Amino acid sequence: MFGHSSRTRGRRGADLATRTSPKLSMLEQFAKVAKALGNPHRLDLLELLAQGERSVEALAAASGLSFANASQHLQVLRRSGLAVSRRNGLHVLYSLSGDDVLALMGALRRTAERHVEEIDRLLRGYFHQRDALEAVSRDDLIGRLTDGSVTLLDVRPPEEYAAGHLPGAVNIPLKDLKRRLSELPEATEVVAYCRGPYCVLAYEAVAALRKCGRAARRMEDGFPEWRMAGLPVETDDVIEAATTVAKPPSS
Amino acid sequence: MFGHSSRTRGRRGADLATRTSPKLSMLEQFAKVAKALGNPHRLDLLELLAQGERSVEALAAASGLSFANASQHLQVLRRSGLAVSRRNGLHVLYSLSGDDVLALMGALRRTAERHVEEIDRLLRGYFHQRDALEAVSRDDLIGRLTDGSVTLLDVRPPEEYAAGHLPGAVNIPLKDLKRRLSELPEATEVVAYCRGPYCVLAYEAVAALRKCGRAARRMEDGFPEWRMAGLPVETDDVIEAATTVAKPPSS
DNA sequence: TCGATATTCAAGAGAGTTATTGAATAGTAT
DNA sequence: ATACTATTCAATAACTCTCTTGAATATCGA
Repeated sequence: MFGHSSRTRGRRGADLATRTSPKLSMLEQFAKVAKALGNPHRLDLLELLAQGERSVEALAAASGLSFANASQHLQVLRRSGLAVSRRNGLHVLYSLSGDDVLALMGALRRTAERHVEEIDRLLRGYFHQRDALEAVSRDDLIGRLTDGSVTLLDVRPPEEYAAGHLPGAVNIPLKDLKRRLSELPEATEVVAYCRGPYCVLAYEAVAALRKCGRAARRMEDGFPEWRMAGLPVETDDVIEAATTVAKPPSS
Repeated sequence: MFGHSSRTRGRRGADLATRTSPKLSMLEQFAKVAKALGNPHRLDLLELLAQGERSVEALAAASGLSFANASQHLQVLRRSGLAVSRRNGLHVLYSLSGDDVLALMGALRRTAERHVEEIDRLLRGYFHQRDALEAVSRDDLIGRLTDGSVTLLDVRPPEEYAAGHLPGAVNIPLKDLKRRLSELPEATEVVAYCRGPYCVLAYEAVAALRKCGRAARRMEDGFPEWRMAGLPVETDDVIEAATTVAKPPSS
């Protein structure tokens, strides 16, 4: 078929595909999206974008990438259709292009979890007390919230909390946790959540709380998964990066 | 593998690298899986693998790749956990590592469909009569099958048909369709299916049938989606290492 | 207009990916 | 064993990706 005719040196990639088969052209488009996902920094940026719309500057700082580098990665995400951007004054604000991107990231995570054995090693190595840090599922949490037997703790940075958080959650960023421990009632168990299933913030918050003698567990998912499940979300007026966040009044 | 992270942290502060290090390691694993998806030939191979277990030789022939090249791509898929292989005599048989891989491919396709505008262009360009080739959904098809008002046509190659097909489907590969047209009853509508939503075989079969004055439509999905939905599947028992040379059944 | 700021662009070094070729390995049959 | 086959490995050349640097562009406020 097509491969044998192209055996004559050179001419690969888009040319080959467009010349030979409509299907390969389609697959090339799919591959472009997959390629955009195929870099850890871009996956990190996508998780940050899943918390809400943010400027290049904020994303570069949060991901630890240089400014130009973050910009280039974000452009890859935009060109692949995974993210979109809009200009707001001096800032360019990036966000995910839709909830299907979250679904795709979830599918990627599940497959990687199930098939890449090194992930198990990493989980045991880095998230060392993982067995002790048993997660609370979304459904469990909903039940526990209605009967008031838990305090819900959001350990993300304030700007991410402001862009959207679980109803009734208290926001104490990880680094302030020890100092502000008194803000959490001692009687009830604390359930902490952060950006997503493999965000370390919640793990470390739970570890820190237990060290202080508190009962604490981590929620299985992060904020984006909660929002995507159609569950209620609370929003504060945006602090940084003045954007027009159209939202229906709640609470 | 982890070479770059320790070298470049001079200016942005070491805490970022340290804080996100376990997470970046996780993301690196996820990225490895995404990278494996990020090549059109490998996506093509994955779709072939979704039809059933097959030898490197058969996969190379079906995808049009050279032998060594197909082998290398398949090894990438195996290393990323998307595919598994087992030895059977002279042949090494590859297959998908699980149904979650199909789910991942589906999520990738949906995101690409929704966000990559070039795909629309391709659909209009190559699958030119697309509006006329309106698809039958799985549920519709199930209804139509039970009341006997359709003939179900599998246009994939015989070895893929043998590895699994929809109950009651007639197998006529695309290239034999004109010659074997008489095997299809004239009275009932024909519904054709093939490897998946963007496999061209069914599109072309429907176009060919209509040219001959038959009523024909294409099923929305292919065989793998049908099987993954838990719907009944028929298998011809004889295949194991199906290659171009038909071996007589020995067991 | 100007200067200040946020982002993008351009160019280049270094690492990684791809397809090809030919050689090496692992199984099977004689 | 020996010949044979299917697959993998190794080496190579062309190409792509990533990150850095410094310059260019766009927007805002004075």
